[in-house]
Amino acid sequence: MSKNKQEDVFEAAMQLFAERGYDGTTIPMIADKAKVGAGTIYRYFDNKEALVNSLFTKCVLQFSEAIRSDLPFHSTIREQFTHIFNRLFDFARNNVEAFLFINSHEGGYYLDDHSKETFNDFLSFIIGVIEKGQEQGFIRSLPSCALIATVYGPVVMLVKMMETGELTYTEDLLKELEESSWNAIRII
Amino acid sequence: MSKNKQEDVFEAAMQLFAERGYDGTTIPMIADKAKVGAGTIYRYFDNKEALVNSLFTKCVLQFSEAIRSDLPFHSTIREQFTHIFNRLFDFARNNVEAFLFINSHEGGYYLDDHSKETFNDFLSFIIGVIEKGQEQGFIRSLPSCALIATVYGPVVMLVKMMETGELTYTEDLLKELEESSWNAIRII
Amino acid sequence: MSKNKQEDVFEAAMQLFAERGYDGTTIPMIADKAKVGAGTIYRYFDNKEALVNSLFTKCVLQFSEAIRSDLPFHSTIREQFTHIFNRLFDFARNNVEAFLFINSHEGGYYLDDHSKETFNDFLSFIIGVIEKGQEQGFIRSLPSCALIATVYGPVVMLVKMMETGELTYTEDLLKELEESSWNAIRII
Amino acid sequence: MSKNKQEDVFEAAMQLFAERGYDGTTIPMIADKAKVGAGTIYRYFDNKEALVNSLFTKCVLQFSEAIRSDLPFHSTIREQFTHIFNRLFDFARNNVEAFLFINSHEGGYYLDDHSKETFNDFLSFIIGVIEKGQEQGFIRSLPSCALIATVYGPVVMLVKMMETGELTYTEDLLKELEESSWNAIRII
DNA sequence: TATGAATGAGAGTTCATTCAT
DNA sequence: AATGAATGAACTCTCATTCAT
Repeated sequence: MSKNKQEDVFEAAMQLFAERGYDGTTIPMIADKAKVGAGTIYRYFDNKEALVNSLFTKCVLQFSEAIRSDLPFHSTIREQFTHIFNRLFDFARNNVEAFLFINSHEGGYYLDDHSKETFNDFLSFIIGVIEKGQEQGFIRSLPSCALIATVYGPVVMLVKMMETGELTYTEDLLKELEESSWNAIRII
Repeated sequence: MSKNKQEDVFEAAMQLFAERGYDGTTIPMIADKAKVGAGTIYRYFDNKEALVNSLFTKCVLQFSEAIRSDLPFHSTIREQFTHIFNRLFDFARNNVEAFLFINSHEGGYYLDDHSKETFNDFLSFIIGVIEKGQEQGFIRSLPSCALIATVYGPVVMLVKMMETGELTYTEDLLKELEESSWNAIRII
Repeated sequence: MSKNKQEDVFEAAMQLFAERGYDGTTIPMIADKAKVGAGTIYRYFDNKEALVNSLFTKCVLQFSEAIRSDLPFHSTIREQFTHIFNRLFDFARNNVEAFLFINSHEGGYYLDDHSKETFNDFLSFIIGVIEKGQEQGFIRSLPSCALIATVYGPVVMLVKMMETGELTYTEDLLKELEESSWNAIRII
Repeated sequence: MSKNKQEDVFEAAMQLFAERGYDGTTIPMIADKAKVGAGTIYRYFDNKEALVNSLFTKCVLQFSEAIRSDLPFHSTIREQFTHIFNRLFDFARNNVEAFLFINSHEGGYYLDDHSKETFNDFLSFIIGVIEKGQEQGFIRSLPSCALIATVYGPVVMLVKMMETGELTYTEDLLKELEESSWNAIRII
């Protein structure tokens, strides 16, 4: 019984959207899970689409914040990569549903411009780091979105696998994966 | 006016499912796109769920066939990797919708046992190749599903990017990506 | 594999209508049972409604014929009653489906004027016999339709019971029932 | 604008089912007649089948209650018969739709076990009375279901006739019919 | 003549949304 | 502010009917 019903709705919606997708999730499902009346959801959100968008933006912002904070701007690219990679996993593991929700809903036809922009803002930051690395001659001269795909693509799949139990997280595994990812994008 | 209406339905359903997801796609949408009556779909499929499953299985089988055929069993692991990686991209580029459909629907709550099994059969083949590479000492000793994620995760994202126009395919790009992927999993 | 498809359709329709009612029976059900194509039914009948009406009329005519033939006009009323009562049961037992079909569809909103008329013609005959009996002072002076209900109502229920196995037919039972029915309408 | 929408739905459904049968009655028809939205029906009943069953059980229980209450257990069988016969007609005339609904839907393929049981419970009571009469030597030694058919069969038809206007109810008519029915089952 | 694939209107049902309480 | 009963548009699916073969 949380004090904040909006937060309960966000939490319930996020879990259901992550598991069943936007269209596979109904307002009654969300209301039940959040333990609020279906009508209550409409006090906080204009409609279902406003809810996903609001939730998406919120999640992306949290995600972005988690990745960007404390980035050691003056360290080497390699150290920055390690930082970001670890943050990525930290966030994904501590916020599995948010992470999966973001990735399964990014590109959805129901996302509005603000949602897309928020997501792109986040990407821009990552791209900035990558391009600095390329300028310094450490990172392969691939299009930056290709580099993002190279690093981020595996993370999405790996987190899903950890969620289903196919893969078990250990610190050693993380270290291996980080090295593997770095090898993928660095100039050898 | 194609001769095979079932094929028309498959094609329309695949495109719509890939774009809007299972629950976001309605039977009338599929019927319209396939230029058949809504009732006609039910001559070929028991219900919407049977349709996704049938389509999913068909796509996975085509995909599997495309990846597995002509694998040079007696070549080096490196050559086998190149072969599979190229086949992956060939298939994904020539069958964008099928590829995206498979990846966005794998794991869906509406998939039946047969669909899951068909998908797992395909994964088993890939895992076999990977493990052979590990035994020979060429590939990192990560869990095989982690290695799949490392190689396959980027491909999914890259193909999406090519589809949206964020990224343009060239043969050079493919070569770079293949090298990058290989670096990610090989022992350096 | 009968020679006459129309007859097959009639037979199948009668059984299904008797069991599931007009609206609970579909054309495909009838076609399947009659072992003909669904389209074939439309060679013989304009539409489903024409089929019930045609079937209803046919059944009522057969029924009527069975009851009316060989009526001993010059015997006593009592003997005429016995004759009719036995014929009623003979028909109902030899044509269970037809008998139940008639009784469950009489009054149906889909029956046209011709069907209703055919049924009323039959009733008129029975009423004629009854009124002669009343004139002769053997039968209670109730409205004739009430007398029909008194005799016919039980027969409908009894035949249903025999069909479900709740009641077993014997000649003795028939004799008892006949006497019972006669007692109900005669002047005591 | 009745207060109880469930009751409105029951009433509308009963009338329509009685007139057009289960399969001939659509949910929109019921909703229109009950002056509720089609969706509202599903707040009260899981589906159409649950609605008929619920309605059937309710009607049978009311019917049963009406017939059984105040039965003069210690009167003669003859008096008990009069009581029941009058109650039967009272109920049928005051609840024409309920009475016709029960009789036209008893035996329907859509009735569930609970509905059947409720109906059989009612029959058991009637059978009990009959058998007591037989033991006392007043009632013919016919199978009890045959006796029920003998008395009940006419009532069903008579009520239908009164509904269509073919027959007009009077107290005298009722007395005549009661005597007629008693003659049918008593030992003469 | 006979068929059954094809159709779309309309069935049963769900669900986003509203609104009286 | 919070609810959930009520709604009807839109969904999935069925079926009477047509028509090319």
